[in-house]
Amino acid sequence: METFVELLKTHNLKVTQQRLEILRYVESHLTHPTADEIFQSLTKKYPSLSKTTIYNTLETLTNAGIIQRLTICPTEHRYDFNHDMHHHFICKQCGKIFDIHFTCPNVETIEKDILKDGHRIEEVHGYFRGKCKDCLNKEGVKNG
Amino acid sequence: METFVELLKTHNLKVTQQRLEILRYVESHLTHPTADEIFQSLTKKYPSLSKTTIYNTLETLTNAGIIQRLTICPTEHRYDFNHDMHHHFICKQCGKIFDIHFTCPNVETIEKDILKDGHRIEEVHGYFRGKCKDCLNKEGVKNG
DNA sequence: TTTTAAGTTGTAACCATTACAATTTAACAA
DNA sequence: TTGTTAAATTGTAATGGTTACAACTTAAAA
Ligand SMILES: [Mn+2]
Ligand SMILES: [Mn+2]
Ligand SMILES: [Zn+2]
Ligand SMILES: [Zn+2]
Repeated sequence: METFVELLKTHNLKVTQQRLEILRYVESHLTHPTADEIFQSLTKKYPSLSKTTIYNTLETLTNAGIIQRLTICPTEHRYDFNHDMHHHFICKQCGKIFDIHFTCPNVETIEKDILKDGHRIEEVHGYFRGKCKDCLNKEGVKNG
Repeated sequence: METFVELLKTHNLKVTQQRLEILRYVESHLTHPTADEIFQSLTKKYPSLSKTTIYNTLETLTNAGIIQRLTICPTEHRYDFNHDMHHHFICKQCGKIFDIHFTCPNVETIEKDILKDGHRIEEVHGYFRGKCKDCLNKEGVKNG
């Protein structure tokens, strides 16, 4: 049985074509896509697919912990099939998001600090903003 | 001369009553307020103040590096007079944001990693999501 | 005091997201 | 296989934070 079918069943979610397609898309596109990007791509193959379904499904998958919602862009949500703790780099110019393959060894220390305050941590997010390699290179060409 | 007057002049920004009021508000409210919260408060004393001015001013102050924009809430921007690098804890239930007084000693290590990739870092953001002390207590009362 | 570039204001538009009601369907049981 | 039903999907309308824009006002330099 397809992995995603099992994955949905494991989480007591009904298996639908729409959910499978969205899962496949998010898993195979490591660009942290937006709901609209997913929609624009899938609507070609599945013209009846509704954007509301994209939103509903992303919400459902996020709540199930299957995917991760990134709230780090100013105007839109982005989604990540990789829900392990990892950091991101966002380019202020082109908006692209890169994974930072670095596991912060201080998370535990910070978490202890926060727990001392009495709060309960459920998610850890870290990101950096700046100008990406590609944009810096393009600029370099422009400016000599 | 008032500190904020000097601050604006230092950044070659015209000194206006609106900017001073917004600066005073953000400096004295450590709650990471939204544009609307600032507007709702100031409009009482200054009924002619426009919400557009709030947005314009927050943008200007952010670009000048005087305040910090937090892009960590799903539906709105929040602003922080403290633009030093520090982490935040956001309660999923009540939405309150707490400062985490912890300077991550690994930022430099990560930055070196990112620089190796060719990107240029300009901002560092870290935050945690979960349930805050107050909400946990309220829940505790409810559930016995 | 005069000048003007910059800031402020109110209104309209934008756009990602959500609400809602009608329709369809996955999953279960007979 | 068929019938049942709760859940999912769909299209449309509404929401709400934010931005665009043009007229008006003003801080600050000459
Ligand atoms: Mn990622
Ligand atoms: Mn803060
Ligand atoms: Zn870039
Ligand atoms: Zn709370």
